[in-house]
Amino acid sequence: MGVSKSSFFTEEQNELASKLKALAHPARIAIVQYILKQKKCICTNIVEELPLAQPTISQHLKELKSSGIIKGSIEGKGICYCVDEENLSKTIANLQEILNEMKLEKDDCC
Amino acid sequence: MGVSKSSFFTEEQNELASKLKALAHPARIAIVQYILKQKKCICTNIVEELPLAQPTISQHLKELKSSGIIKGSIEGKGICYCVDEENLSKTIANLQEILNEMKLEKDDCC
DNA sequence: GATTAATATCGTAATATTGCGATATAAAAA
DNA sequence: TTTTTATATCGCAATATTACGATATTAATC
Repeated sequence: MGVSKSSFFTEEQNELASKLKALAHPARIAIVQYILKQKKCICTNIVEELPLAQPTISQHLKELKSSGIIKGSIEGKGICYCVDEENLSKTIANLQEILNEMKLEKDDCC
Repeated sequence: MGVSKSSFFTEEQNELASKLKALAHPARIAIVQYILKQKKCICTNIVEELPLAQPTISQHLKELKSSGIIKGSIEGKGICYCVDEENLSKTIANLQEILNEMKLEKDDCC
């Protein structure tokens, strides 16, 4: 159906899946890297950095923003985007927790 | 087009995006959690654990396997799945690196 | 107020994902 | 060797994603 049965999973599982989904595209990873690379987060020129048309990048930015990975505020003529580092850190930590939580008394067989 | 222009991005960006994509679904997160929860990695009964039909779970397992997040070997009648913890750890580390790499002399404006 | 520049939205085409019933396969058990 | 059990694959329908041209919006600049 292309629609995931999110209601059957926990809030945490859905939340983490959604954040990872926002990051799960090379263009969006490149965008996050580019924004972080700028010392200040004045982030015009993303369009010139990537081999994608302006509407496509705008769409990727929207996805990153709506998932909370980045935030943007109006800055004169353009928009200033920053990575929400706290949010991204938390996502990474959540993923790491899954791995850590279960690591005790493992008996590898594969 | 629904097809990402992967050839324009770096190997690292494509690789990370692909791993994150494999994890970016609540059912697949639940599967990884369930496999890790078992002390031994004898992993039948996944079908009974999740509210999804057997072919659907088989498909999710295939995706996790082909991206290297889990590995499976034949174990009698069934199949024994394990999380490839090294691989998963590396994915998390790669994501963390992106965040760390750029953290020096930041000037937050958002 | 018209122009320019930066970004967003709309509409649409191509492709991918999700889910499952039906069916196939493969190994153990009877 | 038939049956049972566990898992995979096929085929399909519904929906989502990716990409972009055309166009709209918004704010600075002239």
